[in-house]
Amino acid sequence: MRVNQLAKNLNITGDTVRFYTRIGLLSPAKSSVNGYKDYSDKDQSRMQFILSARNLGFSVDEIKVIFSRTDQGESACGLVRQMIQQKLEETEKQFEEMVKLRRKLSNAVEDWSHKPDKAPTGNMICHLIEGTYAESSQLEANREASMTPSLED
Amino acid sequence: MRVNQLAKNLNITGDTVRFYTRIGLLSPAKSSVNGYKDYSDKDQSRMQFILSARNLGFSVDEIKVIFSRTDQGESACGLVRQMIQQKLEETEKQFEEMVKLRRKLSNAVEDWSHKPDKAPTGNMICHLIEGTYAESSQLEANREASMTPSLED
DNA sequence: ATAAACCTGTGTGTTAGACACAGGTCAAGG
DNA sequence: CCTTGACCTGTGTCTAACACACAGGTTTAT
Repeated sequence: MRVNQLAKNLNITGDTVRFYTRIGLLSPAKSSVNGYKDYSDKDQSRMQFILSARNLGFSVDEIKVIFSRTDQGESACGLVRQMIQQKLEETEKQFEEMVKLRRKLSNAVEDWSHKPDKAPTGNMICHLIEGTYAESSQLEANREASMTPSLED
Repeated sequence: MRVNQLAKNLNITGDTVRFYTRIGLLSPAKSSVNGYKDYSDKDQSRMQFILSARNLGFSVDEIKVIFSRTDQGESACGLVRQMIQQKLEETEKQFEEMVKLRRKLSNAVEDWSHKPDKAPTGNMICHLIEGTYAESSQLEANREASMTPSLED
């Protein structure tokens, strides 16, 4: 079957199939008649596997590692169990980051509701944003204590 | 001051400063003696603003828009208030996605704990992953009802 | 003068595809 | 047989926000 047929079967775009072919995760035969790529049912299974793995947050490189095992007939299940455990931890961290960002944003909205607009000056672009904290920096270290409550975190 | 001095002042890398210079958000003078870029205090303020904005989740393109106003002496505060409101909504959506992913992952870990490892076959790479759901697809639509509880969502 | 240490700008790599595009292929119509 | 148009193909380039590599210039110490 050709690229767009496979794509349609799995409800994805031809570009996606081409991408995974380009990076070597799919290796279709080349039609001798017109040089078009000819995908087998196994290719479709592989593509389906890729989609499932991506859906769980696995990266392409991680999928490559999995294939490097299974393509030699070895089971990848042990490896996959390890990987997903690690992925769960990463996700937990990112989750915390999201929570922080969300709080930062709503704090800013709240805080700004009491402040007026201002025109920019030489070294002040928009006091609303500048009033928020941005990473520990030399500047911060040297800044005198402000009356404005910090939005950090 | 030169690139690395500015970087040190703000506790970032020289590469970061070079990046923002390259895309035109910073426009240092060129030293006539050696051609090195010469950053002013205003450049440092701009860089600090960029850091604060990035810290709130603003993209470089959004920062460009803000600068395009303030560089003409107009206040960007109104614009910024709008933008942050929108950003808060986007963050909310991403947050939901994180929650979903987290649940998917822990469901998988839980589910897999009852399943054995298996060697790959022609169209089965790792049954653990394949047992999870991956986007509504033609395949899914055609799949017979399984005894395995779906991990979707 | 010369060697070492440090600095600079620029080119390239990174994710996971999306988009553009020149050219090939195919069925219908003349 | 030829042509028109629709559809398809592979490949090159773009994305965000930097990080890294590297050849070559500069500064400092000897």
